[in-house]
Amino acid sequence: MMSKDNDEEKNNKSKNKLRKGLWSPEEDEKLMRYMMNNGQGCWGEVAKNAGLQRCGKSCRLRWINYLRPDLKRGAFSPQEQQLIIHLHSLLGNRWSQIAAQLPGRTDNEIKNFWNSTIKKRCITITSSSTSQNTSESYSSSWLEPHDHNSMEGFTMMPMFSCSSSQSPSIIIDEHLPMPMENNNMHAAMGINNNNNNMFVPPLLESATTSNVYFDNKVVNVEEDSLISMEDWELEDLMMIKSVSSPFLDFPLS
DNA sequence: AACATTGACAACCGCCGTATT
DNA sequence: TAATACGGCGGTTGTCAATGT
Repeated sequence: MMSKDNDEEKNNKSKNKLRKGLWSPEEDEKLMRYMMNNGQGCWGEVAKNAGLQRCGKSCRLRWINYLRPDLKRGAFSPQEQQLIIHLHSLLGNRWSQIAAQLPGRTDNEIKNFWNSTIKKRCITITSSSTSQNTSESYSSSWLEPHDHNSMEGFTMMPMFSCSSSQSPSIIIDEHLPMPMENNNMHAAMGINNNNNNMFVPPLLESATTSNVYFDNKVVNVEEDSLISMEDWELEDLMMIKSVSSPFLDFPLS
């Protein structure tokens, strides 16, 4: 049997308990008003001072992903989609860095878009590619427009070769190393400066190999020809973009 | 009409790096 | 130097509407 005091205590506890789940319009209003009046500060204080029963982290996420006034709304434009695909091929799952190149877009938004749309599209394309040509296997890491055989204006560009051509699905490890010739990034990214065309960097016949995930299988690639993405500066990558992505007909911010 | 499935989006969780004490 | 708090990030899960059966 619970006493009245105990009931009250329980009530208070639940009142003090931080809310979770979807934000109500009232909460949005509170956070928005507070941020407009006070600007960004310690998120723990924001939550408290705005009168929200939310943790600071939750407030931060809500502001960054939804309430921020400079957010762009609506579907990704074809240009944005191409840029996302391109940047992902360079940066992997570094969504915040990708988002930094797309004004008004959030890392969460891009991540969701990638996981729900592009990834599936890539797998579909890869699947149809492999079923048509069993001598080649494609990675999901590159799409290029202007191909008449492509799906929705995209077609796969091979980045890695693989001995297995049985299964269509590909898993890209975030630490997936890119084929490299020492630090020659242009060569590694398949950039041919003579004609701006992409080409497939060949895997060397080397004894030293490293493991790469492909269709849930481990595939060996040559370590000598690899460099960690961590060694790359974004500026370098964006410099590559200007060479390797002639299809981007808009400037990066 | 009812239920199941799918897709898109929102939000949480856990980990990590950094600053502060 | 260790402990703590905080912000940021990527992975994952939850929610809900649209669509299919």
